[in-house]
Amino acid sequence: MVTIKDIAKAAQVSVTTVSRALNGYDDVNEETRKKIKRFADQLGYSPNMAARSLVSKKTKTLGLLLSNVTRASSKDNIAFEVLCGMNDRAGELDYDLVLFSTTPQKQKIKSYKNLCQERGVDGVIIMGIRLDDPYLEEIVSSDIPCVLIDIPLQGPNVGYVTSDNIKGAYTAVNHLIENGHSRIGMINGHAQADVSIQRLKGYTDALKNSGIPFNPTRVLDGSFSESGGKEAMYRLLSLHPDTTAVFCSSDLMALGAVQAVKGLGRHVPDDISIIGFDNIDLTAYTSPSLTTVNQHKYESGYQAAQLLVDLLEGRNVSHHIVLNTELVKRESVKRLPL
Amino acid sequence: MVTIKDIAKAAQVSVTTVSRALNGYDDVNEETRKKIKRFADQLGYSPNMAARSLVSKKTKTLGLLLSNVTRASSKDNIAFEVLCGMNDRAGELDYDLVLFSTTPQKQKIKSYKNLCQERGVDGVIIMGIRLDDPYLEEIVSSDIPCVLIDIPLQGPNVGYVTSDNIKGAYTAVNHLIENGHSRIGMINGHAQADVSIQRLKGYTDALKNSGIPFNPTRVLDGSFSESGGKEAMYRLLSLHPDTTAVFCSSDLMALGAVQAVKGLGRHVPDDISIIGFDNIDLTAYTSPSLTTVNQHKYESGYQAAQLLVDLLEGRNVSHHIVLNTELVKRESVKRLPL
DNA sequence: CTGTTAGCGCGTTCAG
DNA sequence: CTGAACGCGCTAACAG
Repeated sequence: MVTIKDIAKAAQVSVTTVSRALNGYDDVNEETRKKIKRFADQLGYSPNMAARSLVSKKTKTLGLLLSNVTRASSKDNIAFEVLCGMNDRAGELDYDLVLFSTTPQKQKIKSYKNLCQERGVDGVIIMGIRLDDPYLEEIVSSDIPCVLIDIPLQGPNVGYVTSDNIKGAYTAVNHLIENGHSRIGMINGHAQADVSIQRLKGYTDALKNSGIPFNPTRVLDGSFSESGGKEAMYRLLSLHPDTTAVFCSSDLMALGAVQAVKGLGRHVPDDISIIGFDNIDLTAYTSPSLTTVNQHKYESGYQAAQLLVDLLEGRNVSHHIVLNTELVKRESVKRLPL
Repeated sequence: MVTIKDIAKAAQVSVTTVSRALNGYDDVNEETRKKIKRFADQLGYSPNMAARSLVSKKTKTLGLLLSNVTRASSKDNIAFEVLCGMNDRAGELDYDLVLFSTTPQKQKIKSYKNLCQERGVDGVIIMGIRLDDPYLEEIVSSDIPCVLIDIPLQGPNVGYVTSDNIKGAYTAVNHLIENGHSRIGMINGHAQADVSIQRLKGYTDALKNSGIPFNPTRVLDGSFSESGGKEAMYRLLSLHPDTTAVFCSSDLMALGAVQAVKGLGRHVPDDISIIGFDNIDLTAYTSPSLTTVNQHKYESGYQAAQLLVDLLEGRNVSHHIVLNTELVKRESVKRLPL
């Protein structure tokens, strides 16, 4: 390994001069800088981040804490798209991303703060965490800059990126209403997800706006999974056989719901209209293809990385970013005949 | 930040003792160790990796270099599944993963070796890189331990993980032959992918084994993309209108091929049988659902992480791992009537 | 414009 | 069993 010391020796200057020359300080003769740079190249020098961060207290790395990077989450590759966005922006801003692999077991041993400190990340992006996760309170109270995805927390060092879930859900449900539906069920995720809370509000708002009474028993949780959605749909239809349309809080659950309908020998959208949320790639390929609400997954990762770096570098920006959603009309919704 | 110095002060011992106590050396009194550990916990101590790796030359981090973590690669979320496997295994082995975001532009500036040295990763996993990538030769000549995915290179510090592509392709093509097909086309990826070379061999082997002459003009490249597959299919069918079945080197290309068939007003599998490779999630949901060759994506990531750590820790293991593949029969292949 | 000195937090000799 | 001293590679005062 070649160090600045080696360069100093070769260039016949002190290590300090080398350091300053390479870091673009202006109090160094252009001649010597040239010389030093030449030697650095020649020797194949690359700075040692460990040493640098030991003194500068900065590592130029962002931690990524996602609780659901597991085998299970592959179909819904939302996390991946978000990751791509983050990775791209982080790269552009000259930061690297380190993945924290945390399991619930490990969480018990190691505190969030310890995790970050050990790895010496400058800040953290957190995704896929539940509202009741024990880490959450540590995060806000800690002084480590942090950006949350889909969890609305703010603080001097905390920001978040999310989609406009209320409006998205509202638009979706309203689309059903406009198509003549009024007995509309909802399959939500679970109580410990902010998006579930938001999307439920969009659902009730849309009903209210059209004068349709809100019946809580028409709303079931499907825990964001395909099988959960399927099961919820069975329950929903046995509880409310008059249901003509269902809004699902995720595409995966919507897919499960479609399966349930098929399992009952009925048909989407002829018998039941279904609308999802997320616009995952799958939805365009299923039959019927799924009407859904598009979320800008890549963009949210991109913005999260940007926001975190803004926080890190002390820029005065808004600590919360809300991304638009759009209704994507496909085949799973049908106008109800009068 | 609390350091061993603080603990030393609190526990009334020297930093050396603290260091040894915390690192499990046996030449320290159990009493004092207890005391030191208590103080460490109490003060919320966490070791500083930068300082530690500065002296130990180890970072307990694995670099991950993937050239296609971009917006485009989301449908085929193979990379993501592999990533999950790596992340899981790395976590179990107490290593962290850092993502190198490399763009072709950056590659020109920074050499592979520099990239790794700067980040001070102990080793690297490389995926999605082309055979003609300039980094490749640097990698083998470098002394940084490295595991490649789907590129068969070996060396004292280099290993690889791949699937049994020849057998996979052979099985697929043989399946077509067993279903009465003999005029079988192939849509391959591109010349700079080892899997393309392997899968082509599986294709020709299968033909040869059944006494079917190999016609190179029946093999076209689709560059592993959906649109590329579509285009290749159009060309293939205009070049060889007698084609009754096509083996595709990736599911994405197969999906594109299906679209091309539909675009010609024809039908899969009635008019043309199609078989893919990878078994991506999409394939189960399309209509017709796609017959394909399953690859163990998660497993390959898992094994790659394991192999790299084995390399790192000097274990004497085989430097190449070949994973099985299996034919997954679905709806896109039909027996040819006599 | 440049060099000397000090110290970041930790592991590791070598003496007690 | 424990401590003092050194150095990893680098940046940051402080002097010249």
